Amino acid sequence: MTENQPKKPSKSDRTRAQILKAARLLFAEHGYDGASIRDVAAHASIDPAMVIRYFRSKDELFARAAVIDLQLPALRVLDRNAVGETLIRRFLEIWESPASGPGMAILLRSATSNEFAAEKLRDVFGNQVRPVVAAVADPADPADAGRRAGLVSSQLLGLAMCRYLLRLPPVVALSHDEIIQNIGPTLQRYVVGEDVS
Amino acid sequence: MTENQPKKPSKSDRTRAQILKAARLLFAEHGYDGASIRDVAAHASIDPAMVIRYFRSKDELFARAAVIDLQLPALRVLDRNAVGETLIRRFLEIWESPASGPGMAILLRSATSNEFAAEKLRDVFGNQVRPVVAAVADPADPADAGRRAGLVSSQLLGLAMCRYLLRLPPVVALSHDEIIQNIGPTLQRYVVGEDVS
DNA sequence: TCCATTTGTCAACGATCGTTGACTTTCTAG
DNA sequence: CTAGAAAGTCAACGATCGTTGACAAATGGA
Repeated sequence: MTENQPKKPSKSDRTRAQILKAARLLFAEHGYDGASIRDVAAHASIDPAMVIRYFRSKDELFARAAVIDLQLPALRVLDRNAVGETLIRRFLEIWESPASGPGMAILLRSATSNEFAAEKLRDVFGNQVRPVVAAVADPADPADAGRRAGLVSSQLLGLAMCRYLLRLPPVVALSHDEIIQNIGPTLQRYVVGEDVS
Repeated sequence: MTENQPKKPSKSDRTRAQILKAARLLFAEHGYDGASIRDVAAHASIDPAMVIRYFRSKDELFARAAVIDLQLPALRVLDRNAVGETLIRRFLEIWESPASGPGMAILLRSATSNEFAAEKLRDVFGNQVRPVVAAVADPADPADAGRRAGLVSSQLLGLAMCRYLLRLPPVVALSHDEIIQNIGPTLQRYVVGEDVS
């Protein structure tokens, strides 16, 4: 087995990173179809052919750009009465902290017309959102956990759509506190509220 | 002034309607970019040139296909305690009754990558959702009505995204009753609940 | 220094798209 | 019946796109 390359900030790695950065920016802003490889190349000050060289195709470039780890906090059963607020606070970090990157915007922007993005988004739900919700929901009823996680996702994806993609004026105008105080209780009820059959 | 044409199901009107029907179907399923004029023409068993002849361009065809009237019930102050249920029931009709057509799907599918669709969706919010919510909210505070309508839209658009476009399995699996019993109270609180500054 | 590998440039390909104009067929009014 | 308008067909245009291959420049280890 060969070395993994512990040290190698070689020339190629830098341009590779430049391309990926430009791709993430443009995919997040214009979606899969709206961002052409030529646009990405121009933004990275490179030839379009290089984009294909480093990533084998536009699809693979998008797949690389769409990697995302929500890093949702592990909801402990202890703070059952604060899960709503905890979730909505993390949501705001993911979407508005520059450190988090535009990962979710990339997926959400393209999920309506690109099946790969849609599938990836369903994966994020199943592997990152659902387990976290399930940890505080009824452990004896896995279907219930899925339902609760689905409700949570419907509210959070809707808020993201209205605030960051559609830019609905009254939703953009909401302050962080207003969002927390309004959406938090909704999520709280979805996760731990006593609901229906 | 000439007659308006009270009777004229002429040949052209029929093909014109066929084209529009095919366009609405394909735009709703694949979005603005994903549905080509050639696809629409094939679905209408017609030549692509005819699509341009009847509608002047793809943009105008989309504009014609994206016309929508939500026909939201006028919320009277009387039934203040049922606005949530009323709204979510109408939501289900709009999205699942064949009579309503795929109007909202057309807009939502393209709104993330097509500025016209996004603007049109903001129009629907401002002219159809917001006034209805404002009718039962505090009439002395128009900004408050906008905020409440925005919250309502975030939940409803998110539900539509998850259930009809993204097709998130647990959200697709929800029965009408489950949706009404879970989303209804959320909308109720957004519209008439005592909230924050 | 020399040479092989890497990195980058350039022009072009085939495909798809919206759109156009010339042409033919079909329908209908006088 | 016939002329003219309406409806429909066909081939092609220019543009954009993802992708490719041939070629030039730069780099770095021997």
